[in-house]
Amino acid sequence: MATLAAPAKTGETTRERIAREAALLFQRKGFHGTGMADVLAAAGVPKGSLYHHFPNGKADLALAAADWASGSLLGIVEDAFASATRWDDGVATLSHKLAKLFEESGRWAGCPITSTLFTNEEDERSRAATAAHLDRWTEAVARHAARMGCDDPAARAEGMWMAVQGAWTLSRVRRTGDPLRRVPRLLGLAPEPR
Amino acid sequence: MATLAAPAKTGETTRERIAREAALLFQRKGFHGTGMADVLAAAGVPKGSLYHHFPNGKADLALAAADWASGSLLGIVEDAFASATRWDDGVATLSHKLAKLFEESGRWAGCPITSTLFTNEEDERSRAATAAHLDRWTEAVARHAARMGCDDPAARAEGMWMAVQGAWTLSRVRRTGDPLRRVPRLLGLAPEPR
DNA sequence: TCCAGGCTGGACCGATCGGTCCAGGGAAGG
DNA sequence: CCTTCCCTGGACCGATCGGTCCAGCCTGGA
Repeated sequence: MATLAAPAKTGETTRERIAREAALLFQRKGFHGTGMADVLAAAGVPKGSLYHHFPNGKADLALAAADWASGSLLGIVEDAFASATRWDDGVATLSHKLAKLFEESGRWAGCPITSTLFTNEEDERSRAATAAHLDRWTEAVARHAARMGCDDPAARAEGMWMAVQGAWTLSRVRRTGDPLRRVPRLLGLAPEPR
Repeated sequence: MATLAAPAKTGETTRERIAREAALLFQRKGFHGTGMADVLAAAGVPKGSLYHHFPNGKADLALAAADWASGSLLGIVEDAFASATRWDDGVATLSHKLAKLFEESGRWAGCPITSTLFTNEEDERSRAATAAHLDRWTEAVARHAARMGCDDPAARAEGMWMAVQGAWTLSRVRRTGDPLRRVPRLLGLAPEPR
């Protein structure tokens, strides 16, 4: 292969690069707000290449982008909770981490998968994918909650994500990461990691 | 005037009807996902008419639609809190009301103004409008919180909206109003209105 | 009665949308 | 060295996008 624009930079395939760039664009501008031309330009790839890797076009691309973004977020979650020994610490660490990322990325990017898949109106396929990703995150957090001896870890995890989703929305509206940092307080937890 | 398609039904002006229909469409399909043709069809109005009332086209329309939706939601909020004598009751009543509305409207419609204005990427005008609407709702709720003797009513109101926004998102993902009904529990309040 | 102007109806426009198609480049395998 | 095939590059397409323009209707005021 070997094209221009850093394809084999880290062994990253063209397909991965397209998915990643698409994910970042969808997150910023939404699904309908992002044109294929935007993705092409960001990934530095011609049309034929994109449609080779994603034969069903934009719909495929949305799912792949959501996959990428979901995995990325899952990594952040695991990072935050891995070193935590108490539930409060895990939630606080994650909240602050998300707030920081939000601010570093221009204080506009929302939840990666709701941004990507939700503007895609009543398409059941992408809605189901969204639910699956959210379940994965919830399970991951619930596992940590259980490890730390929380009662009803599933409910804890679900509640945390509800708060995070709300905070993400408010953070975008206010253009500040503060609502995300207020997640622990909303849940009645210690606001800072110990 | 007098056109077809229920213009003077309730003394409603053409402009109002367009704004309302646009609001409902934006809420369901997002800003970029809704075409002017959709709005035209829903409102039963020709192009010339729409552009007479909204000279700046879609951008104007988004702001007007958000106004309409914001006022509508504010009415729901006032309704829910008007008869409440305790904070818990107000929040529970509102949560259940929103859950019911969500389910009745096809379990898809999210927050009316974030749906409308957020897909509109980094446009500062609409972001500011979103913030203003949210402030209005927060103030209204804070007023009730103060009336009921809550400490720090502003923080209470802000927290409630954070939870509601998160619940709205989760309700859409799961296609059930349950997350909205779980808002009081998330906030550590009585889950049912007394 | 007639005039003026707000509003409607719809033809029309260029730009951009997502998507198709195929010629050819280039590495891998024989 | 030659064949094979995956992938690239980009020309091209019809549909749809948001938006413009203007003729004419209808109403309220003089």
